[in-house]
Amino acid sequence: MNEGEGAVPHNAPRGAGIREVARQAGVSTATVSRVFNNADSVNLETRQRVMELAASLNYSPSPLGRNLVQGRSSLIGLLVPNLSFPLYGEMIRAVEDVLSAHGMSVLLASSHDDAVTETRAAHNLLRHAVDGGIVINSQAGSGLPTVRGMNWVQVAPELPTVPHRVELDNESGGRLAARELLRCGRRQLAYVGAAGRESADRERGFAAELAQAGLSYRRFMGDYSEASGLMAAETLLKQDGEPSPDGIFAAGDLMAAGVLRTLHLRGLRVPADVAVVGFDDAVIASLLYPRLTSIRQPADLMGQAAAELVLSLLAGRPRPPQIFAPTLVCRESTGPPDQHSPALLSSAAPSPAFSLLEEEP
Amino acid sequence: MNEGEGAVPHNAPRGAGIREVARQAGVSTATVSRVFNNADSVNLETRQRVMELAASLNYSPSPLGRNLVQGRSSLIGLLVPNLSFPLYGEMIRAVEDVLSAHGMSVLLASSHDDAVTETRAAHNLLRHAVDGGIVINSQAGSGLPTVRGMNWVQVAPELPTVPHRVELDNESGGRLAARELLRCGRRQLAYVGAAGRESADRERGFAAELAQAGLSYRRFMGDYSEASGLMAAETLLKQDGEPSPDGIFAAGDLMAAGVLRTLHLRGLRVPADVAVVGFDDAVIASLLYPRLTSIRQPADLMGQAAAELVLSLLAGRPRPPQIFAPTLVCRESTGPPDQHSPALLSSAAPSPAFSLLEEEP
DNA sequence: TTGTAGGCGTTATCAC
DNA sequence: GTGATAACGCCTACAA
Repeated sequence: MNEGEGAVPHNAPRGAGIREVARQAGVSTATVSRVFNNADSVNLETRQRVMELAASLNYSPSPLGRNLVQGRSSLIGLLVPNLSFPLYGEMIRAVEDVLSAHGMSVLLASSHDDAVTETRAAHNLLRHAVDGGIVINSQAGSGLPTVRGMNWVQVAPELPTVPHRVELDNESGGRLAARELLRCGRRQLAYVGAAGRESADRERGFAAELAQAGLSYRRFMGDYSEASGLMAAETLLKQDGEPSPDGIFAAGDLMAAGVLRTLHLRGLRVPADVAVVGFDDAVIASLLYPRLTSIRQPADLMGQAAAELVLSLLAGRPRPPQIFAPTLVCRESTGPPDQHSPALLSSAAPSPAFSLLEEEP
Repeated sequence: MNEGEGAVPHNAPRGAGIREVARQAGVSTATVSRVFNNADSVNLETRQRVMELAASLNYSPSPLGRNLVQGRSSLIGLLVPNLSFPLYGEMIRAVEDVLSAHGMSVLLASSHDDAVTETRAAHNLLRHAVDGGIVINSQAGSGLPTVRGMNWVQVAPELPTVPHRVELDNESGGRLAARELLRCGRRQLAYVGAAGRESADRERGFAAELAQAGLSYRRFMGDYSEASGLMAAETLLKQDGEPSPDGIFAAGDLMAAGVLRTLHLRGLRVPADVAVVGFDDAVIASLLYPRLTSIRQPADLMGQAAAELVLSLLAGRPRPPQIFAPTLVCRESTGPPDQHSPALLSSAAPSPAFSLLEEEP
């Protein structure tokens, strides 16, 4: 954090400024400025002369001076917990698309999933006089630093004190998962979740839908990692006295990947013996074997909405929080059970058979 | 691209400035400035008074004014082809880490794999007076726009006119892949590549190593997508008269995923019948089934190096291009062949058996 | 339509 | 150690 380091040589030759252009064009700096801003209010001839001269001098207005006098930077801060998490990548992409299409640029920062770092990063964004900010899954929630009416938009579940928000209806995602498993005729269900509000919401929907069908379910709490998914399936299959699950809903695709792997290793077929539903529909979902049925979180649309919301706020037009509905993306990991070999295998007797789920195209 | 939109209300009340602090503290603005910069050269007592006042007025120096007078912005532009490509995510993360640790911020832009968009994005970065820029796999190569000695660092294979560069030794990656397959006793090899310089380099290394062992190989050209990997394996297995391959090197993990899937569907076991090596070692590699052996591209180190290089340039200390060596990450998709059932199955007779590669922990 | 002049918030160069 | 003061590059009333 040794800012600057005295490293930057600020003796770099500055290019031609507005004054030089004005002088050579025989006009005032004001006129040059107008040419680049209110192009209308200036004589066509003068304007062309200025433009040509500017081009030949390779001049364009410095954003630094402009920022200073206007008090804004055309910069939007984007604060992300983890830059290498694929779902965030999709959001970042959508945010950048929308903002750059509106002449704004994205100042990127990462919180490394850490509240202290997040605060520091937020301050850093403010230092650069961002006109607004988007923060994904904030740790601080309403505690984000702010100045002179700074506009923060959050992509996160509801928090009482955060007015500007884009969120996913996690509960209805849980419902979709339950319905899909029920549709496939599964009755022995299990939920693989994790700590935190999102998983809780997903589970609530899942449970509600099952209750409506008069069913209960077993649960295992992991941490969104593949390893915890491995362990989850391991544990669920091992429980003596209980019937082995024939349908598993994992609150994240990575955990679902772990579940699938354990099932393979146990010799259970998917979906013949056990159906699996993931959550997020990240890129990996369709690469798993079998291709994973997942509840899609429309990260692109959410990023887009967040960007549009922040632009709205800048324009002084607040919008109500926007809630996105997840959708079911049906792939190979769900389907009808195999009637001839019900999922009652002992976990001690792995079968080498693995079902082929696709014929060649 | 309707810049600004007249949307931003620039009537926002500006916070207390350096003058107000100076006035209330009974000192000059110069002293206040010194307090925040050369903290040493100011009387301890005065300094404390200023600090307290600044705190109570919630004052901190405006980067805008500072930027203007110093002619730099503490911003580094980062231009990426595709923000949702996982490997780039790792690089972006590394770049942000290094730069933020040095008090610089990251201005992010995407080229959408398009040369025109890239140029526009690069200009946009220049508009914001970035002190330097990093561009990953540039389309334009040396054609990047530049002003007043702007420093661009490229993460890309060698291009004659790009002086500041971080790159991967793709050829040696190809060698590693070949060696691993040879080590596993494979003799019927195939290369699945794609258009472009990177694939060509990887293939060159692969071919060289095989030639040294007196072997030739077959090849298929895809496009880095999973679909093209599917088709590659399909094609390679179908070639009549030729022995079926027992070792496949795919120039990208996604293509390797496609290869694996086709092998599954054909009833071929991995690695018993066919060994597979991918490239990049992206996150998905270890999620595939079986877990994919891959040539690791150290995206984190490369991002870090690019960031450090741009900082060096800013400090007036150029560095020679840095070349990174890929490494072999050995997982389950390579190993000894199964002696009892050599890989000579007809592609028309898929077997339902799928080898279990892991015992439970 | 154009020019004049003041100021945005800061740092840097002098003196003292 | 501190204080005037002059930039930095630009925008924008206001006046012409």
